[in-house]
Amino acid sequence: MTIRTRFAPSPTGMLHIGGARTALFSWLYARHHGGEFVLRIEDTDRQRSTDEATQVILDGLQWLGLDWDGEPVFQASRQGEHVRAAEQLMDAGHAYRCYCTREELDAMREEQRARGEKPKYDGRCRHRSQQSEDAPFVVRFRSPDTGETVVRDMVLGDVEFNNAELDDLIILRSDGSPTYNLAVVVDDAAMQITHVVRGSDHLNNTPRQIQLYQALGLTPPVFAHIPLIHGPDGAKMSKRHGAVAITEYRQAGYLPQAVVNYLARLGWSHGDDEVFSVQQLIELFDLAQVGKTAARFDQQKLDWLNAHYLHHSEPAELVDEVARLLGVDTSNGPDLAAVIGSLQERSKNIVDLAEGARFFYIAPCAYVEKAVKKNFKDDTWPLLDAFVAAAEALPEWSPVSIHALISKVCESRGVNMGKLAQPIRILISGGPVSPPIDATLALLGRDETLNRIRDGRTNMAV
RNA sequence: GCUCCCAUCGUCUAGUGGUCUAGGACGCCGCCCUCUCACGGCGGAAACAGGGGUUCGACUCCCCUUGGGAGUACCA
Repeated sequence: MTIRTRFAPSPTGMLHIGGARTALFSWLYARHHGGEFVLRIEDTDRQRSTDEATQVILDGLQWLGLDWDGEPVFQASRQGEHVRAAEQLMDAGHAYRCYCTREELDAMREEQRARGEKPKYDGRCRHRSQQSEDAPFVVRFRSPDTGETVVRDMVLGDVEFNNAELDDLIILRSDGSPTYNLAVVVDDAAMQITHVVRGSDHLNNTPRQIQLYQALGLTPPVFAHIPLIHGPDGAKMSKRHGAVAITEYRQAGYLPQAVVNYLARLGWSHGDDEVFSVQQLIELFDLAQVGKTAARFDQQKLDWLNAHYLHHSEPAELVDEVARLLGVDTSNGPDLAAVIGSLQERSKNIVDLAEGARFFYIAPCAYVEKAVKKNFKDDTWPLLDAFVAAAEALPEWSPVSIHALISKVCESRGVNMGKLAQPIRILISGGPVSPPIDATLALLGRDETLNRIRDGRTNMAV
């Protein structure tokens, strides 16, 4: 049997890191087994679903490289199937109309809570006599009162639920639209999903869904409830707790393979290994190796992995993204790939890289005050003048010759390289940080270098 | 409150009864390298939540406590 997994986000909020990991695990499992991975947008809540959220989901998955098979299925378009299933359930006596009003239900729950009971529907409409035809109603699933339902979970093992704990859930709203539990079951069955990989926040729904499968005469898929990702404070990922749309990571300069690698290691491991290519992930990933404990989101480790991938990238691969985030015209300056090559090992993300590259294309108009104070002494300008004079006469402008030149000037004056390198660095970049001075000057070019040093004298005098 | 899940360094984790004086990684501290910032190299501090069992022997199995999390909607 072909393995088929799905990712079924609801477009009511942004796709964040937790949802992305669920998608990743689901995708990896399918790809590992040579199966299929499909996408279903759960938009049955028409009020709260938005096109923007759908777009973020699609963009996010694409950016991460999680490709899906076939076209995405929009759940709302399958309402006919859902209603048919509900009717089938009613015909078989597994579902019934409930005419309770919201006020009635609220009052009931309030009483139960006051008595210290678990709030749940008491089934009062199971045998309620005929109502007038035009009274609004919902359809409820008739849940068994006795026995137990066991969820066989690939991550958690067997989890038993007492059926008495489960109340009669609504499967069709009063407007005739299906609710989540009915729609997932009908659609997962119709789409022939073999393995349902989802967050463990869905574990409590699972016994009800299993009952629905049984009542509809369907075979339940295999379930795998993966632990949730918590924010840095240990609470559930939410908008208030560091949950940002996955697409924001791109804007913040993260590489998709770093995010994928980080996410994979949150809950899954393979011995002591830390760095995995997507290919290796597909080869090695197994739901059986997924742990049961919730993980906290650790930005620093993501940063480390991102830096790792950044340092091991070919500059050419980075050019487009750096140019996009840099947002300045680079056509009249040094080759961007070469600039990236000089910068990548000292950057931890693309934003860093782009900022570090900026001065190669735009001359500084101000200098970091603290750095000036620290590096400009009485003997600094004479030293710079000596450097400029020698630089003008230098036959070849290359890292090696520049290095030799700086070193020679410093030696003749009996000072170490920092005495000259730092002032030059400040004058050409505006601050005390840049790639090695020889490489930087070579990239910038002789004319631009000397112009910036000369301009520096006037700028600083002001 | 009730139901369900979880519990190894600060964080992510290895560990599936003896090989554990518990391993790796991030972060942190120190040293080296050095023209700045980084990279890199070397070294260091740092954990089995507590209590009962089971066993010749528990980080590993069972129970309780404690702690954390999720659910408890005409959301998904």
